[in-house]
Amino acid sequence: MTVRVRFAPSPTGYLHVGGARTALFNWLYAKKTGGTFILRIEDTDKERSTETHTQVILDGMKWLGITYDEGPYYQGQYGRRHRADAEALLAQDRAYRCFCTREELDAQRALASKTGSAFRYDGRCGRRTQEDIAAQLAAGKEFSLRLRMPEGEIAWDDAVHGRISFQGHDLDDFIILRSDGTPIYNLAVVSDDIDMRVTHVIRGDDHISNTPKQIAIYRALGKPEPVFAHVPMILGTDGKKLSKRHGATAVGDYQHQGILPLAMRNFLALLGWSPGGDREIMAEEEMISLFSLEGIQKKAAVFDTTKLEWMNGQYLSARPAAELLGPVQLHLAEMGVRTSRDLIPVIDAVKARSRTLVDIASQVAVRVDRSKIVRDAKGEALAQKLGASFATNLRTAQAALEAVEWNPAAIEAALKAVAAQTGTKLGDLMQPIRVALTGGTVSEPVNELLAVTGKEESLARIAAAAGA
RNA sequence: GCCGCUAUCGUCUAGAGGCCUAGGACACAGCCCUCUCAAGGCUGGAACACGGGUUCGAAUCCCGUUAGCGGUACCA
Repeated sequence: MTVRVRFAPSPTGYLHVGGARTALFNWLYAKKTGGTFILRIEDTDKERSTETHTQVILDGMKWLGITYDEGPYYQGQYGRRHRADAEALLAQDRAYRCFCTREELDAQRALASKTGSAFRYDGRCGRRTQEDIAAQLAAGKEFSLRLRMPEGEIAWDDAVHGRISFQGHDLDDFIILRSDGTPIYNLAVVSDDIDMRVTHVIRGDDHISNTPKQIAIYRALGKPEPVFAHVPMILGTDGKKLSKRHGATAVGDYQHQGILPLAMRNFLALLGWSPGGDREIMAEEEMISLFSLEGIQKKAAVFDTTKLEWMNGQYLSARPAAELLGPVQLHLAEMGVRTSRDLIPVIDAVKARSRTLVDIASQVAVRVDRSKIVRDAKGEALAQKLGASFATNLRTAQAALEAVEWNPAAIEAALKAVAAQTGTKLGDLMQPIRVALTGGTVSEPVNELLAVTGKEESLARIAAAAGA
């Protein structure tokens, strides 16, 4: 049997990191098993679903490199099949017409909460006689369809949790088809998963309590159930479900913050899954070959942005500058930096000490655009501390640099020589140059900084700082 | 309330009865390297929620308690 999995987001919001990870696990499993990964947009909630959100989800998946083999299917287009399935259930008396109005239901619910007991629909409409039903119909009363929930145990062997068991009598006869003929989520999902021949349902933990209901539908329909794998939730740093107030939760936010898709994907894979042992930074092929449902954690995981940024820094250092050029240019454009210079060497000089593309862009900006130099607190403090020697040392350096061949090795030799000759501490010579060129006290080695900035520009910046 | 799920350093996790005086990573502290900052190397502090069993032996199995989370809609 070939594996068929699906990711089924509803386009009622952005692509959340939790959703992205669910998609990733499905994708990984499909790749691992040579199966098919289906994308299905669950847009049955017409009120809240938008095309914009659909597009954002598609873009997010594309950015992360999570490709699908089938779809996107739009659930809203299968209303006829959903209804047919519900009516088949009605015909076999596995479902029945419920004539209760919302008001009646609300009243029952209110009563239940007053007495402190759990509300479960009491199944009163399931006990109506044929005559009664005919009379209701003749009176033109609206009805929804409810599934007859069987008594007894409903259990399954969850691929991540092991055996999970519910009792039929704890569940009620839930609605599968609204009075307007549209399906309720649990019916639509089962109907679609059967139709699309889905073999493994890999989804969030929050669906565990839907699963027995869905299994009841599979059984009523006489269809075999797929394998279920419920992956744990992703939490914020306070241990609560990840939400807006924790800051960035949409994958688009991280793209904007300068996170690399490969780093994001690697990080997400490790949230709730472990290949065992000490593997952390993994190439795609490795991730796929190591992936297994059994390796998925049962416990919810906290989303730790700091570690994401560390990992991003690792990826930034490892990727060739040419690959970073495009995204860096995007960020530069946002910062209003335009330059005709070849940025590859600049990016190379700077990427090792960056954690995000935004970091790289701002460092590049200072190196190519003099107007971006703003002396920061530490740069200012250094100038204060050195007093007159700040300018003196700069002039010394400038003089030594005038005649030097402009490459890192020659520059370094010249600077070290002049420091030795004049008895200046190397740091007292180098740091003012750094401040002159970047405004701050942090950068790549000064010789490389000078090389990458260019002779003419470097000397101009030094002169300006020495004169100031 | 009821139903379900979960429980190893602050965080992500390794661990599938003896290999564990519990390993790695992020973060933190210190040292080394060094023109600064990263990176890298070394070192350090830091966890098996609690209580009962089972067993010669339990982080690992069972039961209970506690806590957290999820669900409890004619939402998905």
